[in-house]
Amino acid sequence: MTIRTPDAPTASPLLEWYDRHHRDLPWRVSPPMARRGIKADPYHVWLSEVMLQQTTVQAVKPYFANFLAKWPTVTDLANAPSELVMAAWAGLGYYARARNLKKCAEAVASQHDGIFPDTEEGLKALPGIGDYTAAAVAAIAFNRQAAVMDGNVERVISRLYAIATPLPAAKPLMRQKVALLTPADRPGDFAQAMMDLGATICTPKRPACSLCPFNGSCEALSLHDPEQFPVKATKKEKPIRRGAAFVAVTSDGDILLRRRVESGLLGGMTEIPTTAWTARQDGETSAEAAPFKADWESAGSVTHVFTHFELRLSIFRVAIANRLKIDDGWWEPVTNLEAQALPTIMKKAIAAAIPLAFKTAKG
DNA sequence: GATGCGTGGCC
DNA sequence: TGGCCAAGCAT
Repeated sequence: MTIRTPDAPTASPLLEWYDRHHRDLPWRVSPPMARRGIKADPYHVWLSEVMLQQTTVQAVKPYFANFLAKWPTVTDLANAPSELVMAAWAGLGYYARARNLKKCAEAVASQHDGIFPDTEEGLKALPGIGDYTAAAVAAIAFNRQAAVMDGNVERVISRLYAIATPLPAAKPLMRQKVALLTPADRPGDFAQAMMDLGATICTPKRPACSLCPFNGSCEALSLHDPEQFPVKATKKEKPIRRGAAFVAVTSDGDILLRRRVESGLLGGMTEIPTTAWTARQDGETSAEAAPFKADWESAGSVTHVFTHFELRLSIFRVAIANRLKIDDGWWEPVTNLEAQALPTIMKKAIAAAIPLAFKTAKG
């Protein structure tokens, strides 16, 4: 068996790989486009980066197109009603992103004349923009030599340097390595190349090292086990919470909806009335907690896995003749549910009680 | 530094 | 099939 000593990595082989193998993405100015003089639009870069936080490219594509069609500029987004923005974001998850997206657009429109700041520091001062997004927008939209580090880059760097310290403790060291590797020329392409490499070659399982532009300079490969990097801290067990949700429908085809409080889980989104979601399994999950007295019947249950707990929701249903006066909520035509800011768990719950409520109901 | 915060696809 | 993972941020 040959033991190779890796050479120190440099940006050049990666940029050459990117020129040949970059992905074409709706929000991306690829090297051929750049050669034709096309410049990245900071609004497009920012919007895509926020949508891509912890979210796959495939999931983002239709949302990105829909947002640009509805709101072509950051000022349009700033002037849009929040309810429409939340409804357009529904299904994409992590709804604090949508709330901060709106706040950020308003700040850019009112405090920066509709022009995004062109420095990491200026960008990071805006709502919903942290270390990663500030560096990504600065590098991709403004050609700043910023060290961009996301999950892909963490994986690539941890393997290049065989970093044995577990994440997240290893982040400062990794950031140093990225900063030293980031070129003054084409920093935006370098960042996008690192992410493309992580997404297509330096994958979590079964990386395609034979195709990698760094395969002469990767310490993890020289150790014959790239998959063991990055090392991660062990994660906690996911608890189970239970609750009940209530679908009330009138003979006119109206359903009772509510708006959730602005902060916390599914903050600001629309829901059907539910109990609190707790670890308990007793009366809290029964029809006793319904929004009004009626002959509630069971409509089965749905399970939904959130980031930090699993929810088992018992569904109850009732048909009533006329709308009741409800303090906290409103009656919405079932035919208009697609236009509501309903998170996926709520669509599942409604679909359990009204199977034809959504054309593409899941669960 | 640890925790809360969605969803869908993959093997 | 269920655990893992995806271009993280705020507190």
